[in-house]
Amino acid sequence: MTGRHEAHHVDDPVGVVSQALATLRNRGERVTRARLRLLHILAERHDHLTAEELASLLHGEGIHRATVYRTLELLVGAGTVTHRQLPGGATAYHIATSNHLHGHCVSCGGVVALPVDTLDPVVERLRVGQGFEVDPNRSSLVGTCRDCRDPVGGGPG
Amino acid sequence: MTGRHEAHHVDDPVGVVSQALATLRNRGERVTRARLRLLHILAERHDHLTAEELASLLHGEGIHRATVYRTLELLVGAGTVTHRQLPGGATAYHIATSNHLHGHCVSCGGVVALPVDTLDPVVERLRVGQGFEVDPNRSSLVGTCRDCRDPVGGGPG
DNA sequence: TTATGTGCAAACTGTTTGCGCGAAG
DNA sequence: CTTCGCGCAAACAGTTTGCACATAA
Repeated sequence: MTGRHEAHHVDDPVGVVSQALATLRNRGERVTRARLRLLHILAERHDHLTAEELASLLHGEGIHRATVYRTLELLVGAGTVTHRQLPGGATAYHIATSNHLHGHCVSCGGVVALPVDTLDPVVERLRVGQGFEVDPNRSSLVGTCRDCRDPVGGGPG
Repeated sequence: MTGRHEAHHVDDPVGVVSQALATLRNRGERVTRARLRLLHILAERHDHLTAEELASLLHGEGIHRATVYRTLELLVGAGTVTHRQLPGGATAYHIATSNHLHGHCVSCGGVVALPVDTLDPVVERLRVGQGFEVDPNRSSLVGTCRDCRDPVGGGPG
């Protein structure tokens, strides 16, 4: 087994992008090179990419920082992309496909995917107990990831 | 039941501050007016206050922005204060007393206190299943609070 | 063609830093 | 007295915005 970080399996990049494009069309938005590229990158790399990371990736393709920010905002508004604040002040974005929960490692700063159903019992409990309706998709659990807890990598064998 | 938003009961502001001061002394840090004031404010107001809010509160007392940021950083380092990123990019701080979990309401933007043991089952499950050690104190659940789900406040009224 | 998106540069918010004086120890 | 913390102002990172030109529809 590959074990470690196999986490993010992308459901279907092409389908995801098409879906997103349909949404844009639906909202009367134009399909431009910048939007296409951004969507492709986000659909293929399931990690959390910061706006600045995306900007510098796209800079080489002649797409301007400001455009990246504006497009990201647009995509978030369209619901095809989600965002969250990273410790440090930057904003990270990822495609709004496959529901999963995120874990932020305080040690390495990384983001790991956690099973989306992890919070299910909590969701119910908080809804009935506190009247608070949790949205796992937007929530983050903060802690220490496996690699940082066990740097050597494998314990038994 | 008094119900609604009694949430944050402060454990003991004076004790909390004394404790924090002891920690500072212990670390060879000096006790200054800025640190004292910051600690007092954070101990008494259990909400999340942003650095800028704290800065403007203390500005009237002749304490400079930069000092607030530096002091906050120091207190976080000493473990007497915790921080988290707010949607929008700012950082919110609160005293590191009474463990509780936070819920961010996407509707009103507020922060509500949730029972700290809410995540207990999740913590265990993630530790054994994913190797991820969750720290509820630093984690946030995002969703919709009671008041925003039920604005009128009481159904048959 | 027409309306919208983009590049550019400058404004802005939130945060950090070098420097010299003042205060805690 | 000595060392550390503070005020100040300027630097910084990340993000937003007004304007004129390019481009999708």
